[in-house]
Order: sequence, then structure tokens, then C-alpha cells
Amino acid sequence: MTSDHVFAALASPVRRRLLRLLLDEGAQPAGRLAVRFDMSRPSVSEHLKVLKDAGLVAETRMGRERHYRLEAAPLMEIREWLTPYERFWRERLSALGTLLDEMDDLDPDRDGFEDPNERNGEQPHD
Amino acid sequence: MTSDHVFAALASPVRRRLLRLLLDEGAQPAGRLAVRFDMSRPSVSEHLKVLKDAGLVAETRMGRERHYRLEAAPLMEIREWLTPYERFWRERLSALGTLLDEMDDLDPDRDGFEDPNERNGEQPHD
DNA sequence: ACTATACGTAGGAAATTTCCTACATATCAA
DNA sequence: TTGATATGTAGGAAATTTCCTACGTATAGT
Repeated sequence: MTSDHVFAALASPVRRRLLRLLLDEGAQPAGRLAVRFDMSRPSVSEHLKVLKDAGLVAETRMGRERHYRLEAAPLMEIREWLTPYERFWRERLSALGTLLDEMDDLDPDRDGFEDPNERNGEQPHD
Repeated sequence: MTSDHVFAALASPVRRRLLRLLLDEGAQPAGRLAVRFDMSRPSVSEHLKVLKDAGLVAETRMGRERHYRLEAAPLMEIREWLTPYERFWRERLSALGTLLDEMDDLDPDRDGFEDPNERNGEQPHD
């Protein structure tokens, strides 16, 4: 449910690959997914459970099969978490500006901020 | 080094909070970071090591202190991994179209694709 | 009613992660 | 030099993750 579950689910390469398979090839029964992995079928089933608990896949019962489909919505939380770091990429890596420069044109007020490093004062926080 | 390390590093709420602190407040010595956590100082030090191994922080020795600073570049890999899922958000969630619609105007050829679900054919893939 | 298929779950071994308390090292301050 | 400060590392306990082999359940086909 929480965003913690989503981050934790993405920590496994097997689970990321499962998501990619569902993205590229669409909803599939568990067994057809499992044969792609060098791993027992029940183990893949357990990975699917982790993804389901994170809200990243949903299952639909089709006769004796269970079709799993991608639920990409929770990935938005990851993207949102990532957003505040983007300005850092622009500071450090000026070389790949293509996409970011396009966004610049759209949202020009992202310029002119202070570098949060190089700071040294007391931290009255917390 | 690999992108696996980055995903794994982000799986811990403690490490995500460390990154956020460095983003919001700038580079800091390990001890000042540690007191923010309800956890022993050496444990925070170990979390910093995981972040360092993932390339997400770098350290600079300042006398007897070690200042840790954010290295946001590896987060780009996460964002890139996320990108192909974005069209799914637009299918399912039409409500938040603001940003995505702006990107639409820039990159109009993202329209008109088939739903990867609702497929049923054989999978010659491996 | 049978048998085969598709799948999840139980139970457990092995590996990994997370956290702790010492402890060692390096620097600063007197 | 001596003592305090800042920090990483060693070693280990506890929790969690990952994977396996049975095994149980439900559906489909005959």
C-alpha cells in the first residue's frame, strides 16, 4: 500500500523484469511468465505476490489460469519522489540537455537557485 | 555500479531519507546526519556506505569529518527505467494530464498505440 | 467420476540485510 | 603528549528475503 512497498518491490531484478514483460507483452497467465525465468514456478509466483501487494500488478481469474496485468499507477509515486532531484542533474551534467532543455522552454522558472551544497551554517532542523 | 545497486539502495526508507536530507540541506558530515535518526551512528554509517557503493553519495574528507554530498546522477537510471511505463499512466489516469499533455505538444508521435493488454496470441519470445 | 493442468501455499534451508556494541584510527585542541 | 571528537570497521544476533520441494485446491477435458 505505502510507497515503501513499491520501492521494495522494485529492488529485485526478477520483479523488474516481470513488470517489463507485462509492459511489453501484455497480461499473461502466471505459468507463461514463469517459464521465462531460470527459477522454479512457485518462486515466480511469490514474486508476483510481492508485486501484487505493492499494487504493481493485478490478477484476473480466467478459468484455471490467473492473468496478471501491469498496474503502473504506483510507479507515479517513484517518479514524484524522483522529481526534486532533477535540478541536480542539470547542475552536474550539462551534456545531455536535450530533454531537459525542452522542459526548460516549457517551465523557464526552474533557473536561478542556490547550490544546496557549499553550505556550512548551523542546522536548527528537527 | 550497476543499476541494480541503485534500486537496492533506494529500497530502504532510511537511505531515501538520507538522500532527501542531503538534497534539502546540502553536504553534511556523517555525525550530523546520524543524529537525525533513531538509530545508532555506526548503523547510519553503514547506510551511507550502501549509498556510496551505489554512487548516490560521495564523501569529502574535511579534517576529522567526512562530508557526504548527494550524487544524483544514478537516479537518472531510475527515471529512464520508469519512462516506458508512463504511457500506461495516461491510459489509466486521464485526470492528471497537465505535464504529460505539455510533453504531448513537444513530442506528438507518442499517440496511437495498441493496448499491450488484451493480447492473447502465442509468444515466440524467450 | 477420473485425470491432467494451472496455480498458490506450507515449511524450511541458505543467503542477505539490518542493527547493535565494542574497538581501532585519525584529527583537533590544550 | 594527552585527551576529546569524528568516524569507519569487526563480529555477531535477529529479522527478512529468496529460493526450493512437497502438497492442496480448483478448473478443464474425457
